[in-house]
Amino acid sequence: MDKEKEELQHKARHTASHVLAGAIKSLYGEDVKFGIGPAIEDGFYYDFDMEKSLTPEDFEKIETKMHEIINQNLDMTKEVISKKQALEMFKNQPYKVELINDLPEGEEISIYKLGDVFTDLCKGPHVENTKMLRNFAFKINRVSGAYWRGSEKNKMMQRIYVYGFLDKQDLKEHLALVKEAQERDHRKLGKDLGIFMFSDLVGRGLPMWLPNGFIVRRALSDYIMDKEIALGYKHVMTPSLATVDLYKTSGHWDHYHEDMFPSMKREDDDEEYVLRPMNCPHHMMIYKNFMHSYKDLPLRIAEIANDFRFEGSGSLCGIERTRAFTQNDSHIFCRPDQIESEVDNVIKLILDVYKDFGFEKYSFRLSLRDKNNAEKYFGNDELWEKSESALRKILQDSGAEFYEAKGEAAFYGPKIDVQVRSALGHDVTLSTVQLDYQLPEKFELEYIDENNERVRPVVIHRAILGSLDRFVAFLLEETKGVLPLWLAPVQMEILPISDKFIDKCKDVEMELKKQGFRVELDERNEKIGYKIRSAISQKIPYILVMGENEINNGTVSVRVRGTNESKEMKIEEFISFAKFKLENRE
RNA sequence: GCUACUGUAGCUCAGUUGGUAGAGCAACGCAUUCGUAAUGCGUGGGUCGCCGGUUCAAGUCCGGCCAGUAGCUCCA
Repeated sequence: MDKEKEELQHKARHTASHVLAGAIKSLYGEDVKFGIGPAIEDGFYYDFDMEKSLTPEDFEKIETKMHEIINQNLDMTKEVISKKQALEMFKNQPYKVELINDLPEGEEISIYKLGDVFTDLCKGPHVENTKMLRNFAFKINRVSGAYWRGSEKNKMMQRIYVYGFLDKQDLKEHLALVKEAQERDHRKLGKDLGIFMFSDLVGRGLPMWLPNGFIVRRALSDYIMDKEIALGYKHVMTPSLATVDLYKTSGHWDHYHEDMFPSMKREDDDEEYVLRPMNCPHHMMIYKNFMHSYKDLPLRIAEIANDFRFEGSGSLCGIERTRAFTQNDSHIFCRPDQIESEVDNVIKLILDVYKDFGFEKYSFRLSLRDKNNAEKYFGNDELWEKSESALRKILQDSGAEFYEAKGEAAFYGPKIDVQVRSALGHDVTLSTVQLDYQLPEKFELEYIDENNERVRPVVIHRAILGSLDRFVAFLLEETKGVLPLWLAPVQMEILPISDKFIDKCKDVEMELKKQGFRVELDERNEKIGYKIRSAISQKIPYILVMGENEINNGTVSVRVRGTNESKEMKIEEFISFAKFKLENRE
């Protein structure tokens, strides 16, 4: 879309949000309190504070009213007024009054009048007349709660989200896109493919991995551990539990307490324990267990580790966001002069891994602290400045495109996060690299430098697959459940034409198993078309049909996933074909 | 955690104004022995999320809890 059209669309959406507010005002009366109503990526929203709870049944009525307003060809007229006038004009609108009072002194206060239907405090811009919205295509998407000014301390208002596009075709395409995204929701695919399940009795947010899911997880952890070993990482294994004192030492107890499961203590014991929310403190202790020379650094400690976080009940989402998850974690202990090359190596590893999986849509985010919220972080300004600019420089030098986000840093240091978008449109972190001068201080980590002096190392926290759980969620959505051969829970399934051939099929099954393939035999007494259909719905890479011909010829008829023709191959030929595909991670 | 909505068989869902549950698919059994996206017939399976209330009678109405969904807040 060209820039001009984009600007026009933005204006149209913004104006349409005023039309929505006007519709709500005329339908639900004068006592509605209005919040804000900006244009967003796929349309616009408006926040209302009103008695009645809006439900989808009200949408049609609201849309009809909006069309009525648009069809009146109303002018959008801008007026500049004084603060005093503004306060008088919006005296019955507490949210507007708050906004007016927060405007910096001297700033121009403008209002927009939508005919005499609705007048709003707004800095624009808008289309000049609702005539220009005649072809504007919109559809109310949903209504949900949203805190006034995004703070949970404030009242929750009702937010109406509307899809809005300049023409009908764009809206239609967008709706199709939304529908398609719902189809590849990992929760649906995970259920259909037998990857994971939840149980109320086990507890919310606690995923249980089914046999198919376990295969995927194991393949992924083998994959990443092999890469790490080749890059000089050392794997360790530490308990999912530790004393509260460990987290008091690390500072997590002060800064992260709210997100942890409550601690536990026995009557007959002095120690208080917690489930760990992260692995850093354990790895710090491993580092501390030995004396280190500058020559031994960097030391890269890695672990496939289970962590537990008490995520808000409303933020849980399948295996994208859970309360028990497995991190592909590592802590790199290095000298200050090694930071750049170590972080750079991590970024290279991330790019390498994403390439292996064919991920293309992701973005690097430089996550910085929010200086206005200093109590959320610890450590001094100087160190923060130093580490933030160090990460920025590394990103710039790497040539990767990135954006900066204030307030996204960890409490102990800035991060480089790799953000992806889930099928549902959630912006989530897949990989992360974090620079940390604080934990070495807290744990008094040391190494001996070339002058025989004790010096603090720097710690780089990093996760490549992030959490295996979230990674699988993203992988399922990206692949639509069509997992590559090396990850497919069932790589091939043998379908006998009739059960006369089952014994022969079992021999072939044994042979393929012996070769290390994950193969299954469909022994059900069904017609071949039925079994094919069933194997396709399970997204099995190779369907091997065996009947009289194949048995006589020592062959299998191979039907490759995604195609609808089959090819007869000698069994040995198929084995080397499949092995080749496996080696190439196809 | 907050606001709203939802909760019926393994899955997808139907169940009129309250009268004590139904379909398709799946599973299982029998028949069929079949050549690349659904063979036929039959069987089993549900304290309608849980607890309480109203009523002669509750899947249906009311209340509370639990869980799910969407968004907000928070975040790997």
